[in-house]
Amino acid sequence: MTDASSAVTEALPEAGSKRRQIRPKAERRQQLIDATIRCIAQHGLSAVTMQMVTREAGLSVGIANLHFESKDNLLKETLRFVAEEYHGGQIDIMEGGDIPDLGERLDALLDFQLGRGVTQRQKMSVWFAYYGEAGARPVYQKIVSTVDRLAAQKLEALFTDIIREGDYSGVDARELATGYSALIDGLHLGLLVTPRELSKRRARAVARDFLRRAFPQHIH
Amino acid sequence: MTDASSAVTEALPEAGSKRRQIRPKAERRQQLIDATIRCIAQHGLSAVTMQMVTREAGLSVGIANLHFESKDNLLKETLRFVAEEYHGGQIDIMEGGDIPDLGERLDALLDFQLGRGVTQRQKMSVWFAYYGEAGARPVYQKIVSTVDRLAAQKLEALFTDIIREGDYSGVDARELATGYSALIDGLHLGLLVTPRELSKRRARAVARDFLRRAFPQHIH
DNA sequence: ACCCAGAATGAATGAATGTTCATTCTTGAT
DNA sequence: ATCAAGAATGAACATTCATTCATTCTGGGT
Repeated sequence: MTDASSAVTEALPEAGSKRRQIRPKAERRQQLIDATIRCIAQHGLSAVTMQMVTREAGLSVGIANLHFESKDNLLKETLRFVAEEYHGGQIDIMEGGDIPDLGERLDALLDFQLGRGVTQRQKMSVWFAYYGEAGARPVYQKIVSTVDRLAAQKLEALFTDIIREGDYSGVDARELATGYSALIDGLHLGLLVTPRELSKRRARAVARDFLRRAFPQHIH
Repeated sequence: MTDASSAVTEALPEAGSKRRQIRPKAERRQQLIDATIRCIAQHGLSAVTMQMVTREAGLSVGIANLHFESKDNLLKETLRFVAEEYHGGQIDIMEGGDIPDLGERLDALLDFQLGRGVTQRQKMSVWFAYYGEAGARPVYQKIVSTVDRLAAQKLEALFTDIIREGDYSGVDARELATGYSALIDGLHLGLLVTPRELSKRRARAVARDFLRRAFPQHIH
């Protein structure tokens, strides 16, 4: 939803100030999660250390184990945050009380999925760093599965509505939703790994093309 | 192309035998790379240690630094192997002297990309483990980019031929190739992270659907 | 002005890991 | 049978990292 780093008034640490600040638990947690995201994006999940994260956050090492009980837990909570932020944003759009027109709602979804907020290297790096470990870590799999399933259901529902409205025949909402989700994931991957070959502009064109082919009356 | 583990006669280590074996350099390298793949799949890239890999290979710790100069290098070479294996297989099919019929060639490609060989958890885990680190490690990005670009060109060429043969209009080969590649990547991701939600059967149906919508005369 | 609950610190600790290298062993050539 | 080249070993070393906890500090309540 809202950008994580804007949640706190504090802003950048005032250069000279070494004065110890006491802040509520929730705020410190978020501060550490934000720092973790930046560290993962810059150094890779396997190179992240507690010292690195706490220094990035401008705090001492001990504090990480005070608010999260362990490094493992900090990483887990960071994944949960990123996953919920992404899927939450999608779901808000798809439920879409704001946007009555279904075609426009589709457009808004695409804008969100391939727009500035989500396709920052930071966010995508974190996303795929965890995917990479998911094969070996059931905890990660579970976190992602949970939010994923909900988003998939909403997308299928939206597609179902569109199919009914457009009277499209020979189209299966579920299958199409699976394909569209996979396509978006694949495009994110391309943007992350081969940004030279795939521009954001082209990624959007590709996704839009997929939707146009499926729902010609709704996307022009 | 051929499965990596079948390259060597040696087979599984004879249970009791502790006798030291001397083998040519190339063979030991492959043995270590295979072990690395298994370790990454089972424990995740960030948990892999040299001791773990060498034990998995049935060898001593020192040997890894004898044949690869460092852990970093072993991981790099492992990525290169997996990347070339996957893209090499694709390219062989797409160049396709074997299969003159373009529709059948497309089918063969899809079979390869979503067939038993590639969609093993082992291979997919490794694949995405590296993608996850790619954001922070230019070396990985370069390895993947290189093989990726070649495969993308071949795919675009194949699509161009199909478009010409089928006289399809309003279709851009390049854009379609980007979309198809992204779709396949996304499906692999789904198979890895949410195998409960996405079966191999359904993944194939989704990919086939994409192709059918684009080239109705070639895929039925 | 004083106090104290608990937030924050960071030096210390112990466990784990990558790398080295002196030594042992194997093999093919002589 | 002998030997040298070099493949293989694994104990030892230095480093790095997560975690702990005795201590310090802060700010709201009285």
